[in-house]
Amino acid sequence: MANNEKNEEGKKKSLNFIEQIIEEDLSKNKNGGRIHTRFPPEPNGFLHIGHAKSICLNFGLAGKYNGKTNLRFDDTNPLKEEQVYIDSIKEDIHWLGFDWEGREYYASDYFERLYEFAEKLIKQGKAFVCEMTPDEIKNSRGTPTEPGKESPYRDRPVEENLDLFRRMKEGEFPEGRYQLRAKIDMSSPNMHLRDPVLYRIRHMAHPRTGDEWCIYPMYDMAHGQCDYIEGITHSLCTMEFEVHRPLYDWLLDHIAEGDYRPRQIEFARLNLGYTVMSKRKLLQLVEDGTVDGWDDPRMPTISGLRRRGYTPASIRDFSERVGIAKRDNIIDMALLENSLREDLNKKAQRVMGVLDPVKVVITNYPENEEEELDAVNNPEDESMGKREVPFSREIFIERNDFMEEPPKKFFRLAPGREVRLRYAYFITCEDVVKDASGEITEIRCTYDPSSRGGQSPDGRKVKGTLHWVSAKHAIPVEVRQYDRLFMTEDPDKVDEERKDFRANLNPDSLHILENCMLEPFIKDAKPEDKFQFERKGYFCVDRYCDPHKKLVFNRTVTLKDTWAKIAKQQKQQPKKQKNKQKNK
RNA sequence: UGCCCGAUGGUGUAAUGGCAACACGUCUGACUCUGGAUCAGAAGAGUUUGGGUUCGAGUCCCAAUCGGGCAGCCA
Repeated sequence: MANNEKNEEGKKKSLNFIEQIIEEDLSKNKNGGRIHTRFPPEPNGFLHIGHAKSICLNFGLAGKYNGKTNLRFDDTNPLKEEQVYIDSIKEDIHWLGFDWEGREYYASDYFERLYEFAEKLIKQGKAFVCEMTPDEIKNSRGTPTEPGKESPYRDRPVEENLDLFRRMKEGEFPEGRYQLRAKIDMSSPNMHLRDPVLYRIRHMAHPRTGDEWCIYPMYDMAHGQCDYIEGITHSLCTMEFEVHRPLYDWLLDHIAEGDYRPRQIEFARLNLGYTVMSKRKLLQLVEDGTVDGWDDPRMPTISGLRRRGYTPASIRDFSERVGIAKRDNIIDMALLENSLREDLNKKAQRVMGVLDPVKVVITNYPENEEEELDAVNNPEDESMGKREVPFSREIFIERNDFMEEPPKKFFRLAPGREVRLRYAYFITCEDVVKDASGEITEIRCTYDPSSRGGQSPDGRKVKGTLHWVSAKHAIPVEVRQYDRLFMTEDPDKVDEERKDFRANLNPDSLHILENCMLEPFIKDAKPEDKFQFERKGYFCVDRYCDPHKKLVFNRTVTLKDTWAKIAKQQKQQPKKQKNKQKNK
């Protein structure tokens, strides 16, 4: 045992670049050896899988290095921020399995301190009150290749700046009349150093501070300073903030006292194939009704994944597997699904459910008889026990589990062929009944009574095993089958033909099946309960479904389907043969 | 003809100057009362390109190319 543990430790996983920085800082006893991270969402939308990566990173690092993680809402722009988002963000983080241990902070908690910091900058001659219009500022900023021009108000005396800034705070001026700007370098090649705006006037009630303030700090003025106030040591953000880092450091160098400094480190945001990740675009889909809200099961939001049936453990595992680096990436959905299946396979209760039912009559089974058969709840976990499944003369099987003219390698039911009904009997197809349009309405079979439980005493084998539901006992439910939201791997990639990312939407991302039949075991299912429908996939009871009415299931993910792959290949085969013949 | 960041199998991540590794995906095969799971195996990159330093470079240096970011009183 001890050896094994040693070996496990010996296989130490390599560190990602942030862990390397942290361990280096630790070895130098920087900031007294403290590790303190933060997760800083702006409450202007729901969290998505990309945020999940960041949450797992920040909380994970703190866990690993015996540190702490704060939750901090970056609520400096009352124009876009709302309480509903704050509530959803907190719920999502908890659901994911992380806890900020009461350290729930808001940038708005620090408005007073931030104001003092701003005055400090003014007194040092490092900030000035500017009265250019937005257009004037824009025009004087220059371009990435040309330097900007200095504001005519740049050399306003300190006392005047202080007076004006105080009066801005007192609400003496209309929006846009004045703004506080840092005095850095209008010819800097870094646009963010060209006298960036630090404070703007906004006569607008804030969700938390109400009418107390009418000036609000900009992101750069707030973020690093909040990190500093909270004692954050490693401030992790995505790559687009890299160019802000010189400003982050500049502000702190003029504001902070002592040796302690938070350090900003950037990493690449996560991108998933066949979906979009920007909050703006997700909001658009919500607002134009493309999806059924932020938590639509097709959305890459945490609440969407939750409603779809994803587990917190699977998302955490995924976040671990995608790794941390600085390069752009588009991660294959298959990786997410792999984490999911791995988790669900171990945990999910198995159940039999027929999604597209066709009736099978077992002609030699007594008319009014029925019986209970033993079924395993989860072959991966014996402790989950067994259940009884009712069997009778008429059952449903999956329509596509039968073919009148079966192609090669089709192991399921066909005329004259014998298959196993899972946990029940061997049956042999004797006849097929069709309606006027040629659709199969009934399959007539005989069963072998000696094969009860699923094995024949003579030891003969069958190639296929089908799931089934006793017609008389079946519980009808609705099943919503989801597919990828977009048809292209990178929906953001648009051209003249597809000007908007929504042109890449998948028109068949939702397919509703109204008439699915489940075994009676399902009758006590509650919202968010998860099941494996054997041979079909993982399904969960919709979060908002009323279990006293018809149950609604969301298909979380299919099982890996080898037959689907074979069938696809066979579909392509005939073409090849035709071509060959042509060539001859 | 600005500044910053990046470039390693199909995808993602490692290799920290010394045999390019792991995961997902793909393909075989075994096993199987889920065409699932599991197990065994295989294919697949010589690290964007060109120079340089070095006994030795994916790793260090220079240049080019390509991709991304930066010109909100958004974050």
